Amino acid sequence: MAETYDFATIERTWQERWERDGIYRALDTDPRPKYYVLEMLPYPSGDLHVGHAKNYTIGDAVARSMRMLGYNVLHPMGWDAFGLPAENAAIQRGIDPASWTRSNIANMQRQIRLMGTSYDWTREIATCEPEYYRWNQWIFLRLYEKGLAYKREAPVNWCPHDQTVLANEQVIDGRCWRCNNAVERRNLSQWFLKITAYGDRLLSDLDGLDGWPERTQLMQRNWIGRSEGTQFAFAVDGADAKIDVFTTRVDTVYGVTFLAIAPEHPVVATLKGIISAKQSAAIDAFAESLRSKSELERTSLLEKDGFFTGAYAVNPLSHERVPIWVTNYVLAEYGTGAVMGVPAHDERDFDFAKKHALPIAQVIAAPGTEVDAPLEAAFVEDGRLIASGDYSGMSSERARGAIAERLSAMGIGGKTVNFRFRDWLVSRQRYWGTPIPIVYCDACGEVPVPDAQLPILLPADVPITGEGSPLARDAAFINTTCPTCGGAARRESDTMDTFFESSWYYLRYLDPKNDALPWSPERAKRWMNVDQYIGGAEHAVLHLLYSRFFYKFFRDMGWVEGRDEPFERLFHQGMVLYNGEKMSKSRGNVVGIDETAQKNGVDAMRLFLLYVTPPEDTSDWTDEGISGRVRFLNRVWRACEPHLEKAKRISPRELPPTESSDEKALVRAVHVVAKSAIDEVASRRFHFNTTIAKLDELVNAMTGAAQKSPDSPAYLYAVHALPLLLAPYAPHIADELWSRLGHATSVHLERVIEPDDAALAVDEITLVVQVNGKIRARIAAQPGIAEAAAFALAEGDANVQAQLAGKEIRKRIYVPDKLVNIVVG
RNA sequence: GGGGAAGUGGCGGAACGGCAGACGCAGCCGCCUCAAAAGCGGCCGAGGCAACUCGUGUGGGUUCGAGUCCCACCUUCCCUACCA
Repeated sequence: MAETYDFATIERTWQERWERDGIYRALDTDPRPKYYVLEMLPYPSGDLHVGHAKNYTIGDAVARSMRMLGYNVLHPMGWDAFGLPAENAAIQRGIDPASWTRSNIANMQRQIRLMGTSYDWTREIATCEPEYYRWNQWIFLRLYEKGLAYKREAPVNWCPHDQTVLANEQVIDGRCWRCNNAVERRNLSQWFLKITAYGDRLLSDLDGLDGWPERTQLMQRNWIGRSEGTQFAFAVDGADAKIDVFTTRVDTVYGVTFLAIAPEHPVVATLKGIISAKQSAAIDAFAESLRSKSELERTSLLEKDGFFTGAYAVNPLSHERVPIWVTNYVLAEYGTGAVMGVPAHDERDFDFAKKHALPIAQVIAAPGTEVDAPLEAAFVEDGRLIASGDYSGMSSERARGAIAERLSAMGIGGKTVNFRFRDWLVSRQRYWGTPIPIVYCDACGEVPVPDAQLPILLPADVPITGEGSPLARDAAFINTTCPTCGGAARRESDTMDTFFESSWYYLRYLDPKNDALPWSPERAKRWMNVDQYIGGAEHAVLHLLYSRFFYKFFRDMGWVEGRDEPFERLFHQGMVLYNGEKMSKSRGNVVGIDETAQKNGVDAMRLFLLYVTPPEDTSDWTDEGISGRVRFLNRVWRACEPHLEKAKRISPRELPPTESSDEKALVRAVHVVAKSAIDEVASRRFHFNTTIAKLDELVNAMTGAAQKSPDSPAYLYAVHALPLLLAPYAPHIADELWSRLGHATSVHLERVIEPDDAALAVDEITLVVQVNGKIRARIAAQPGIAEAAAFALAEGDANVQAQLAGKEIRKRIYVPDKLVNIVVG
């Protein structure tokens, strides 16, 4: 009787052996072609569930498959260890963020090992360790030197709950991405990274990212939001001031009937000098009514509103005087914060003009129409210019060029490009992050910390209350001496956005112990780019955009070579539900790794996660579903275990002799799996669900054969081949069987079974016979049957003859080894 | 308002433009058993006694042939939302 499959012991044993033997180490000197597969760096939140397991299982199946295909696979793991939850634990439970984080890392590392993943742990990193964040500071200083890191006052997103500023990318529907509270606008002096300087490259290089999901490329495109237009100045009547506007429709410039500016626009201060005190006060009140509102409330005010300043601007081309309005629909941070109001040709301006009874001047006519009646709605299409001075009669397209040239000649503007995205706000008023390496000196001003003084260590034992910036209150940290003059100085108390760390960690894995540089260029040349990146679609903009920006900067600095995109191919895994519901602690429906490993075994868990849906789809964890995979592994065990001794004599590398069609089918089933496994990684489709379905078919065939001819070479061949086929998906049982088959080294160091055409060939095909596209017969035939013979066979069939009777054959379609279609009239 | 993706049995899903529903889950029947569990074998889209007919959200189109390609619509999900 077959010994039962003791997954608990087997899984533990093999995990220990893999660790001991270091079989997943990626050596820098290995001559084989490299393959860098990476899963997004996890945040060490504490406990893993099967949703996390899906991500790592996909990556691990890819890593193991590529290893068995002969690649030198780099598959590292580490921890995105700075961030708010650690501080929240400190606030709520008085735990030191560092110890909280490190104990979470220890637990998650144990759980990730428990999943049987093939990581090279010698390259592990944690971003909260000084050996890592020192290089954050170093990279920040290089950005600073290039003018790509700068501090300025700007209206920024402020989360009142987390007591910190947020990047635009971290504001989701007007709410904080972390705590979901409504975000406010505040004018604060903050550190920014000049990501907009890379706008054009970030946009155009998306074209080359063929291995990225279309959707993600599109989201980045939309987020970057490049638009070409014209920027030019309106003079303020009666004051020495001008107001720059940006427009994509400079062809409508003769239709300007007002100027709309954001309440925060700096020109407001100047205007106050030429308008009455009463109006000034009213503008302030209006601006204040907006400022006190959260971003969420403000953007949900669909009604356009505004306030006439009492001042006028002069249209540089028509010389008309137009009123200047402060409005709620012009964004201070986009373009110039001022818009030329053309109600006839812009929907928003039209709404605004209607509400405030401003004139509507039509200057574009639809081709072939005359203008008579007043517009019912804004006409936003291109057309022919009317009432536009010298430009009347021109097409919109031509006029845009001509007018831009004119403005340029006048020295007041010209063509320009605007991006929708803004510079990346990277400073945070929080404790648990990388200190920004800047010192403020009364004599020397803003002074970058010299490299030799890095790292600026994050002090321990800082009280964390949730009120204000903890570092700002820590005198021992703040007070320092100026690196330039040696006088008393203060340190920057802000820390970096944690996305800073995660924008370059994939390079640190290449050279994790380097204490002279964040990584050596030779290592980068050896391993970059990341061949396959795997992670959630929620990072489609944030992390992936920042990483692309950093990598382009690194490329410009000469620290990396080749293509200036870090991630060659990208795969987003789908999430995991439990019985159709999202897993969450509050619902109490989280399926944990530890309990699953104990109850079902991790091989079963891995198989289920890969099998239940294609990996990019949402999958539903069910107790019945996982039982199915447990059953499968038991079937594998029963099919192999009693026959291992005999199977030792049969090489899995040589096709066995076959005596019956069943035996031939069994050998074929082996090669069907082998082919599917290779196809799924070669195509980067990673639909291992189809490969595992074919494994099921193989094991079903073996179960049948075990009853009839368990001693046949074909059967024993299947027994010996099965561990090689299972290895990427169920690595423990695979190695156990492999070792019991008499092998001294791990199955994971073996090559795949190359699919063999002879083994894949079938003895007989089913020829499908269609008449006018409808199936009328299925006839068994020889593979490779000649066209004429196929039709002879088809037309000899009684059923087919009945369909053909009395009709003329018009056309014969032949699909070799598959189908004939006889078209009759 | 704008953009994108997807609709296949009771369920998850298979299917280079060529036999729709592989494989699994659930269910049903049988064998084994004193019995149950496990295991093993079989059935499992709809209608029809049958030959056969119908069937991949709806309606068109391309094609010898469409779940697959094109157009329109419906539904669902996702992203984005005054970006001048």
